[in-house]
Amino acid sequence: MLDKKFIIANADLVQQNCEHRGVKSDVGRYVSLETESRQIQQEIEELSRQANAVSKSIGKAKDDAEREQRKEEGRQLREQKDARQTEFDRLAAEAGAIYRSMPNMTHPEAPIGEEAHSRELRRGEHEVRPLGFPVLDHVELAAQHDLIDFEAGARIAGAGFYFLKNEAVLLELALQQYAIQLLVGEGFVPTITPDLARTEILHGVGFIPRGPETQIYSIENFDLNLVATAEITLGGMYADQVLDAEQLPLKMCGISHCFRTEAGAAGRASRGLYRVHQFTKVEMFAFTAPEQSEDMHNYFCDLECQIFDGLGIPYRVIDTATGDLGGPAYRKFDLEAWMPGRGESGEFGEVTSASNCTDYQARRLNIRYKNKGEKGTHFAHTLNGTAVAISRAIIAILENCQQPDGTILVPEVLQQWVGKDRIGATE
RNA sequence: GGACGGGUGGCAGAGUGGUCGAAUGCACCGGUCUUGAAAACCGGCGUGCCGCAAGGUACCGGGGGUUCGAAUCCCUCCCCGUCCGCCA
Repeated sequence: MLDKKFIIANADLVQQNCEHRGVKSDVGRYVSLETESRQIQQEIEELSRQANAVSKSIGKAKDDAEREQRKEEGRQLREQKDARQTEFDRLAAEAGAIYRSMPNMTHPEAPIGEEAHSRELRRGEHEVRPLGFPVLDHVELAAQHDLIDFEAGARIAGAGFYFLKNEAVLLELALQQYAIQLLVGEGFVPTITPDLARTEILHGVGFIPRGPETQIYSIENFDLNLVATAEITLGGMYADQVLDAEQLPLKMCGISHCFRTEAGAAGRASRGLYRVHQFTKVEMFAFTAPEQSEDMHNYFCDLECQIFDGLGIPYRVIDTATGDLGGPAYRKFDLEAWMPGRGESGEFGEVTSASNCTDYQARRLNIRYKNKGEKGTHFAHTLNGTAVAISRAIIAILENCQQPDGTILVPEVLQQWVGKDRIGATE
């Protein structure tokens, strides 16, 4: 949510921002509805004031006749108030719909335009270079080494589900360890979060369950949804809380399973593990004061780079264009890892995403902070970033670390947890 | 899943139809005292919205209802505690 005062004072800016982001929002209509409803709000408050005064006087009335007369007076005032309230509710509902459709404002340096305008910021420390032998993709590699059973997954739960097997399991656990150890060392509070969350929390974070084209699985007969990311649970963790300014910035990380329907994604490049209905992810999340969020955003991006540099995987960092930003994001950096088996002769594929949501999520979730000895509260800023999305990291590892003899080298940083340095070596 | 008891300000905890946005204690902020600190004492101290301000209005887990008037009564949902049942 944007600040209502800000919208009214900067309607043109907000309208322009909506256009840059490809969101149809009638900001002018919103401003006039808001102005009108505030007028009515004033009337309602005045009627309430009068009615309250009448009610108070009844307790002190000297006889029954006066009491009855006062009661009637009170009834009439409340009726008038209810009528104005109905009108107010009508305007507020229309204003609210427009209000909720408005995306966050955008960082001035974010590239403007559709997805194609997204800008490459930099590359990782490992260069993309030809492997120099016929390359297999992760599906073929997994089949060769019996690492993933897509058929069994489909039998159990449908297309898009899979069993990880053998070293793929060890890789998943190793990636979790690797990421969590690194983040704990950086002062993040580690968590394992619920995999389900209430609808209210999803809304606060910016997800819309149970709608058409929703990405969210919902549980029948319960107000519960399978989370699409631990961003939902970590953001919800401090919903309705007032934090002390000294606690900020507060850095959390969480392991969760992620469930996505991938509605509307049929036909897009999504072979194998790339676009699946369930995967595990280690997510970073931070609550900061406003002046800290930009640094935190860069820090998240640096950590993501550190993680993929450590794995020895080439990648590029993308500054996402306005047209491709989700509603809550003020700016978003994605890491795209090189996947040699993707497409004709290798392609970059998104593996992480770090967003600065400024106070947009915090307004919805009602997460505030308070300066010691100061009156009032302020909305915190929230940020989220992928540490490791396991399924896509596995794609990148299998495809980048494959060897001419068909074996796969385990990245050195993971070897202590995988327990071997190579997959497929004949012992 | 069943029975009972609860959900009130940052925390603890009173309040069962009007004078209650709400006692009291702790915490916190300011002051007096002190060489300094502690203690003691005095004063202040919830959040949102409207307003330059005075002030007004809304909020006692969420939603709905009764009433001139609800923290207080009724319905409903959620959550917490205790005991029982079931269970990895």
